[in-house]
Amino acid sequence: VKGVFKIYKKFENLDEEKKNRIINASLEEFSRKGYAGASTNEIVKRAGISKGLLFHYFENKKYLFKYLTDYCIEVTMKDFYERIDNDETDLFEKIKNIMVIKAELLDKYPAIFKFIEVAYLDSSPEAHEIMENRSQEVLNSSIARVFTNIDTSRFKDGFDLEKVINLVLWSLEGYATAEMNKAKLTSTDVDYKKLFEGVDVYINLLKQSFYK
Amino acid sequence: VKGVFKIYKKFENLDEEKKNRIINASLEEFSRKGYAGASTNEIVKRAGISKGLLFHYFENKKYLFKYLTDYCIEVTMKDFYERIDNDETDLFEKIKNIMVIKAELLDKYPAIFKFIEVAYLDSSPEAHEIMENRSQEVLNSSIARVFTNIDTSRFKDGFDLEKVINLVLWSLEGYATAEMNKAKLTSTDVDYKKLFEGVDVYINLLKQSFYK
Amino acid sequence: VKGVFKIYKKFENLDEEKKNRIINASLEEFSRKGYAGASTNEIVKRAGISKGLLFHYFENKKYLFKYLTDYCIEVTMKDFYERIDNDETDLFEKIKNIMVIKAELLDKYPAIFKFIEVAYLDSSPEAHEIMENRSQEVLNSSIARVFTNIDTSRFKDGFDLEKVINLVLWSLEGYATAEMNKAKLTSTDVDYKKLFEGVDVYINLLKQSFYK
Amino acid sequence: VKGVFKIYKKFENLDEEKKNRIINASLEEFSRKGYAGASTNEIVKRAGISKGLLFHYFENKKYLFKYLTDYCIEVTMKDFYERIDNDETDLFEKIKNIMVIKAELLDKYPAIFKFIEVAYLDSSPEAHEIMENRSQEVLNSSIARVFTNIDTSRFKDGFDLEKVINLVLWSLEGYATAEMNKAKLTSTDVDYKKLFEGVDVYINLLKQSFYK
DNA sequence: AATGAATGAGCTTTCATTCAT
DNA sequence: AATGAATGAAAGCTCATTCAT
Repeated sequence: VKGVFKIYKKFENLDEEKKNRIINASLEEFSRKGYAGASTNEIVKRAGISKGLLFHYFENKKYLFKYLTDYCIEVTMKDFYERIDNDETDLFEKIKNIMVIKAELLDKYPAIFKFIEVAYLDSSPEAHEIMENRSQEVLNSSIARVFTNIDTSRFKDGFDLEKVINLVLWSLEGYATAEMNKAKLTSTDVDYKKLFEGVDVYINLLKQSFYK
Repeated sequence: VKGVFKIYKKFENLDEEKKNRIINASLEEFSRKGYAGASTNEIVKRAGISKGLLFHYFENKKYLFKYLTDYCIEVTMKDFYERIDNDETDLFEKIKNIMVIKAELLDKYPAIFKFIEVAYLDSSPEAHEIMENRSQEVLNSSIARVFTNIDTSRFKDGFDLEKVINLVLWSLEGYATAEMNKAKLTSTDVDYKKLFEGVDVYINLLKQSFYK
Repeated sequence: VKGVFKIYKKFENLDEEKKNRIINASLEEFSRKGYAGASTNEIVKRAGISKGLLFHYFENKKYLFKYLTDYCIEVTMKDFYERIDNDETDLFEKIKNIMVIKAELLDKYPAIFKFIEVAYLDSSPEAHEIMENRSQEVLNSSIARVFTNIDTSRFKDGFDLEKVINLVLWSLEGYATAEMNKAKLTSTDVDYKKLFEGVDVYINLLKQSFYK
Repeated sequence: VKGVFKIYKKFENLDEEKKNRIINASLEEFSRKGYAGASTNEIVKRAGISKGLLFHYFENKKYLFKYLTDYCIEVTMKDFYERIDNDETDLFEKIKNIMVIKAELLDKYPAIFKFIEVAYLDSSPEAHEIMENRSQEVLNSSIARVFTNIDTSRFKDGFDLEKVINLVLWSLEGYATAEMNKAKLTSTDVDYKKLFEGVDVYINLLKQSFYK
């Protein structure tokens, strides 16, 4: 319990079980209906608490949303950085490492990931205001921290390395997104094994082009 | 005015000026607040029409949203296909052609593009139901229609061409998105000239790798 | 076309087919939803005419309701008096005669009867205002006209004849209502044959008591 | 407060004064305008409560109507059965007893009786659905419970007693209804003394016919 | 005569939030 | 801390009626 959460002291002091009931009920409702569509009535019903209590803890809907945002980023980021292999120097292995971690987190915290996605894309002014800086800040810091340590000697000479790395990143992100969309469309769960097999084909293509 | 719009006969027969007032007011309100947050009250106020009239035309909020979706896709698609250069056989030129068109359309119809984005990402059940099939249908048909005609003889032999094209597409999309985000963050208008200059660097990189 | 209908000149001059379409649509809607619940929108839709036209003919909802009331009473009353056997002098035969006619009319004009019932029982102020005097006026005149001519010599002496006739009337009305309710409850159509067979038992009981 | 009312717990726990204000305001509005015509706006205004509160208690208009129906039947039935003389074995005295009680109840709860009548006769689908079974169920149980205990030895032999009782019931009901209508027409309050004097004439007529 | 677009008051209902207990 | 009754603004939508054509 630190930093960002000071305003929510009352809530943070609750026993874990109740906290989780409230968090999960809120995540689900916001995820399903977006910021404006979400009903605090539904949340308290699902969480099994009284109307007044929710506002006792969070003051209003917007702050509840803000709390959830902070909470979700905190949880996922912490887990993410703990798992990342800082000694990996091969660009492609690093990216694969990240993809695997992302997939595992998505499996471990599906509700949280869904909420982050919804919150990030929500177009209500309140959600916008809250997400504005957070997302970019997080993204930037992470990319920077992650892509230090890359062994540049493996690349063919004469390339602008930053640009090559960008290309590789965009390509593999494109691959992941395309596969995710395919899964969404057929409403099947994402098959991570296949996902990683598929990515190797593209990685080989890219290696052929950019590695010595 | 055809096909999809038959259900909205009453509205389609209006004079352009009034139609546009209503469409613009609606697009803006939905874009700013999302489906659930948007207020039909606000829309009629901004459009300068009576409350009853909006429902006379569209029956309910959901159908209004559906109309706007259809309208926006219709307008942009039509314009898009009229501008596309069907004789272009070079993959990179084709993609650049598409990027230019997209940029021009974005400039010409900012409200429409904003709405499409918001509609596509909205998490309210009603918006989801409406967008479900539309988006994918559009996407698929367009990609198929656009990437016929590519001269494959220019590529180095031994590559799986479909995969190479995917890589190129994902890369350049990644570039465009990154630049857009940068612009959004600094709240400056997108400078298309710089955008296209920038892309050439990446195109050259890719050509070096995949062209003979 | 006479008397009561002068105000509705415009409507009365219509061709029968269209008039009937409008009347039937209106009767059905009012019957199903009552005065307040009935929707002029539904009526014009069902009648296949424009919104404006209905108000062109009837000025407003209340006057339409009034027209229908007048129309229904006119139609049924006329038919009723044409069929009644003025030469019948036996009280019980007369009442049976009336019951038969009522049953036939109910069969011939089910929509009209339903409307009269609904209109009579409706509790909205507008319906009340319209029905107030009409119903009682009709009832009184009819009873008076119908029960002239009765051969009083058949009754046992010493009875107050008016009171005996009342008793007989109330009894048989009670029987009819009870049977109707039974039919309504089991949702079967009224079986008139059985109805008239059943009434004879009661008539015999009453004859035993009051006839010489 | 039992059985039927469990769904309306929130409302039932109110202090009597407020409960009555809401019940009376509702009864009056529904009685005057019928189900469809009644305005929840009007009700809350008259009851002196906020708009939201009514729906907090009753969820929607239909359930409010249902509550009132249950409430009215409960109140009148309870009072009715408490007053009825179960030791009376003479048919005519029993009927007179019932008429007296009905008249007293009508005097004691005029609004409730008016509402029951209006609810029973209302032609809106919602009211129908609610009243459908209730009314018959009540009616049946009451008649059965009331007409046990009748001393049948007083009747002339050779009569079908069930039918005779029906005749008597229908007759006296007819009398009561006729007198009520007269009162309604002249808009005077019902004069119960006169009502009961009048009925004796008819009772004597019937006794002469059916008693030994 | 006939249309149906247009109105705006009114409808029932839901909402986030407050507050006495 | 915890409740849930209470609020009233705002929501989406329907209504009878008017009026230019």
